[in-house]
Amino acid sequence: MLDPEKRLTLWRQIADRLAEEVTAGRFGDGRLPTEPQLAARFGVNRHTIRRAIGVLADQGLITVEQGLGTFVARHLEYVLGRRPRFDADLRSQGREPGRCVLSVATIEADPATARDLRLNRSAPVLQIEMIAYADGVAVSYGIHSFPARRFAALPNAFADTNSITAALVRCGVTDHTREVTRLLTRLPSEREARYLEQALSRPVLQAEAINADLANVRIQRSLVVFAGDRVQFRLAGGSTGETIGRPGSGAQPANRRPSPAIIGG
Amino acid sequence: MLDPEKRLTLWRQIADRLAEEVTAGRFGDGRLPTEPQLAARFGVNRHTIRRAIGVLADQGLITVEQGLGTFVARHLEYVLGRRPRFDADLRSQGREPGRCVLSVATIEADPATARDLRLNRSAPVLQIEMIAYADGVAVSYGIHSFPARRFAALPNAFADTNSITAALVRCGVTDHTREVTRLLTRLPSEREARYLEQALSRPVLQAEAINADLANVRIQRSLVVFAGDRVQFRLAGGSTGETIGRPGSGAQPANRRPSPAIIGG
DNA sequence: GTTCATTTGTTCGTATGTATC
DNA sequence: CGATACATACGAACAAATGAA
Repeated sequence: MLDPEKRLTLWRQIADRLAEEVTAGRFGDGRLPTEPQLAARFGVNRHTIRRAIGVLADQGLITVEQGLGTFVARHLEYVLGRRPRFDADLRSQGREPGRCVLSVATIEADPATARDLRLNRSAPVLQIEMIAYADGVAVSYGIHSFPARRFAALPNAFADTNSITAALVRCGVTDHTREVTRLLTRLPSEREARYLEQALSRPVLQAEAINADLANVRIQRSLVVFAGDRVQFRLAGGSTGETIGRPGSGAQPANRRPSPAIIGG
Repeated sequence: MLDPEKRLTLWRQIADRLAEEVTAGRFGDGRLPTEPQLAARFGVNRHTIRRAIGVLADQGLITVEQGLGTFVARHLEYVLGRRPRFDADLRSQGREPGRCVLSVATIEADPATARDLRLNRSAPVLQIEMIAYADGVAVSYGIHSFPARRFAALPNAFADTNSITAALVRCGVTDHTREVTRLLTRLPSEREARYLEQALSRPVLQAEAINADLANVRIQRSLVVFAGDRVQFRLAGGSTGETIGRPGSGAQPANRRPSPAIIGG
């Protein structure tokens, strides 16, 4: 099974082989064999398996959970195109989106929001704070800001539809596009980690996005942090929307987390 | 200086004020006053300052380093457009790009590379491993793979020009575009942390990119990890290449790191 | 290597205002 | 009205990290 001529180290060969199998969709339930099982299968010591597994875990292809097992990393993949369509992305991956609205309030614009939305300082801003879920697992926590004067009807529309996109449509914004997005990574604050149900030591992806209506007027500023262990982004370069990479197979370590109070879903 | 009518809490007012000053380019040397100094300036307790600073650090606007001080976060901003132009991005931000080539080798394709470049298994692949610097500070470590048969002349061209883009031009690829990119965050491996001269506990941004030539033939697969504390990405949405956000002022905690052996620069 | 000054990080304690029951 | 809980703000002291002498 392994190349005996040793042109490659054993752990490298095993890592390649496992990576192949993971991306090919073997381990359909999302669970890899235990380390002793793999050691037996490849006829090597468990240390060798651990080295191979370590490489793949580093690459983000699999995740290892002490006491539980090794699992195919099933990152949600958000496509960053011209339009923000997170719910559609989720559904296309067979996940059920949900959200939990933490607050809806009209406040004075903070300086950054005023600048990004091109408002006067202290102009009123409608602010929606919410957590997004996929299959009951938290994936993002974000604050979405809108010019309150223009979108006075948005709170009610949002309460009805429970969707920002749908609520915007009700307010006359039939379409909106991504104006600019900044992406960075950092460690979460205590509050963010709590909302995302993740460890403080695990990184988050922060996206700061500005959306505009068809007339190129800025209507939304979003500051969203995504759970780094559960989300990745894909940027389509050309016109082809080809899917590459992880097949998003079976089930994760299972839903150990108690489903929080999810409003929509 | 602060609003006495207390419509907002002190720490919120101070956070807003500091954010404004940071984005306005005050603190031109990139260093904020010490916490006691700020406490004296605003006439509040150091705790109140710390709370305000904590908010801004959470937002990624500033970075706090124990024993050193508080600094304006000066992320390198890479624009993710149709063409990968990292060096040009760097120069436009007044940074001097450099690189350190760790290895240039022709090897058998690993499964992921073969798939992404649409090669047969075990087809020869030219692999360049290198670290990129900006002003002598490591910002990324990456492995770049090319079909070896087509790009037999690339190693020499790369040795001459020390630039992948320039070397590709010499090989007849006058232009190339980003086909697809996947972005995710994770913690670095021990080796990556060493190359990037960063702590193991600080996250990295991983970009997996596939580039194609003008005939849409895939010619390059890159797996690059960026130092999360020093890099962020910007996605231009529309046609306007407007610059928003941090002004990228003065100097970071200073170049504490000894400049490693940098080849080009 | 040791010492020292500087700076942030942490943990006590205390007091006050505000919302809720 | 009181009782309780919570966020805000201040004061003091010590711990930990860093850089330089």
